[in-house]
Amino acid sequence: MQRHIAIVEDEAAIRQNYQDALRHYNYRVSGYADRYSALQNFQRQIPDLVIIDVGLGDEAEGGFTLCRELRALSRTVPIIFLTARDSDLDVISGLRLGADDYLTKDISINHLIARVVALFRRVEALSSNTKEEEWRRGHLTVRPSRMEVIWKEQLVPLTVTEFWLIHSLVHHPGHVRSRQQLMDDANVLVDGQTITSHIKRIRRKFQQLDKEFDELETVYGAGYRWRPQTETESHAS
Amino acid sequence: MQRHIAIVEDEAAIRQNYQDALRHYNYRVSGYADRYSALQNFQRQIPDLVIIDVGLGDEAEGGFTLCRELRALSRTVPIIFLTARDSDLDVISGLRLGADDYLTKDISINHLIARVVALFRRVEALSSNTKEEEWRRGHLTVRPSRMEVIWKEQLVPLTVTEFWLIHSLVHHPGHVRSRQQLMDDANVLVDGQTITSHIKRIRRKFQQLDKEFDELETVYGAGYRWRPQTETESHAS
DNA sequence: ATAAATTATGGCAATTCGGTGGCGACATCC
DNA sequence: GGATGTCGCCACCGAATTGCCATAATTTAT
Repeated sequence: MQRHIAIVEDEAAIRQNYQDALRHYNYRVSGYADRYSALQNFQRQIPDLVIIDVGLGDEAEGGFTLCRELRALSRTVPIIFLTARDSDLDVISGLRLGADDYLTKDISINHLIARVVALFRRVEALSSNTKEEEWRRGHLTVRPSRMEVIWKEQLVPLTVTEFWLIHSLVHHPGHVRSRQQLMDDANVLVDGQTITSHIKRIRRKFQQLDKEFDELETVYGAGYRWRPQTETESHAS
Repeated sequence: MQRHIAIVEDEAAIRQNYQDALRHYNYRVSGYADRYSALQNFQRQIPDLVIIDVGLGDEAEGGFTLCRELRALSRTVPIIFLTARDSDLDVISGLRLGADDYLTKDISINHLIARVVALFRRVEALSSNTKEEEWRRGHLTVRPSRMEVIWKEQLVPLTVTEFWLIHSLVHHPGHVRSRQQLMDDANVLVDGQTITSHIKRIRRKFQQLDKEFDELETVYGAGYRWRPQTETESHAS
């Protein structure tokens, strides 16, 4: 199913840039230069995701207004805010407008794509969590719909954020996930150090169950990786 | 069994949008642009669910008329009303047209699907009157057709809303249900705190019968889960 | 080998989240 | 009309979680 993304951004160059990039990833994209035309179209149809530039239009913070108007139309549609300056982030998150993510414009296109993909994956994961699914990777079992992680027959007592991090790592076994990717997947907006803290706590919980635990590898300078377990286990080790 | 849903909505774009979405979830969908063609077809065959736009046609509230006409044909077919404005909701619910749900058009497609699925589940639970069906999960027995819940041989005196919440939880044993999902399943439109209140009351009622009751688990930051008895076996090493 | 960069660790404080009791609105039943 | 039951929500509190800091340890570069 093709998803529909709306971008509300008055600078034509930037808007076009984002549109092209997202279309390239097979999203259906509508661009709007001002909040009036955007809102008009939203009233007909709510997109699957709305990306809003905070510094919209002449008004100081037209993006906020649009956000409120949009929220009146749909309480659930995911919203991503774009801001020119990093310093705006505090202000924005303080407003509790119910946006799902906040990005500064200086990030790369690839970054934006990553966030969008991650956001849709979360939405998908939540909406389809009725189906019983189970991933096995060696001694590890992940049950998404139950939010359970099992290591060698034992339930690992993870918190929600920890669960999403494991989820992300195990979903790409053997691949390095950067701190940024992990934050995207877990939908947390924090600095890299905090990811380190989470990894530490996750490791501790696994090691409390199993002293030998070492599947969660650090890749110096890059991120973390769930070590692919050789499927052909030797009989005796 | 594939269910048949009819959508009566004069705006082609919206109608098409909903049709596509519902078909994607494997429902058979018929779309009608006006109440005359809809009614004509209903006389031949009653669908399993009818979704009606209130602001139908030229008449101020053509949807209501259609609803009455449809009710004359079938007193039981579930009906979902769509309204453009949130403020209409009060008016509608005051009319007591016997519709089963009222949604504003701004909700996301995923939300609509969730409501439809939940509605069919409720209908299914109650229409199995003749079957005298019941589910057993450990010490719990649910009799959907009687809206009864039995814990260790004793009837738990639940209210209707409480019953549907238990129904939702027990229907997905071991799975985490978010507050939003619980609201959809119980067909209530409230804020998350209220779900917490219901859970409290449900727990109190169970605990009045059984001090040890602890099958209704909180998943911090995510929702609630009915802990299946069989899975709490010894994983001890 | 030394310096620089990156990550690990322990701990703390702030924040978020859920539990609880209670209140008022509303409907129903007598 | 009064009694009763249900329901949504609020305010408060305690507890779980989380972000981040200072410092130690490790890895990489020079």
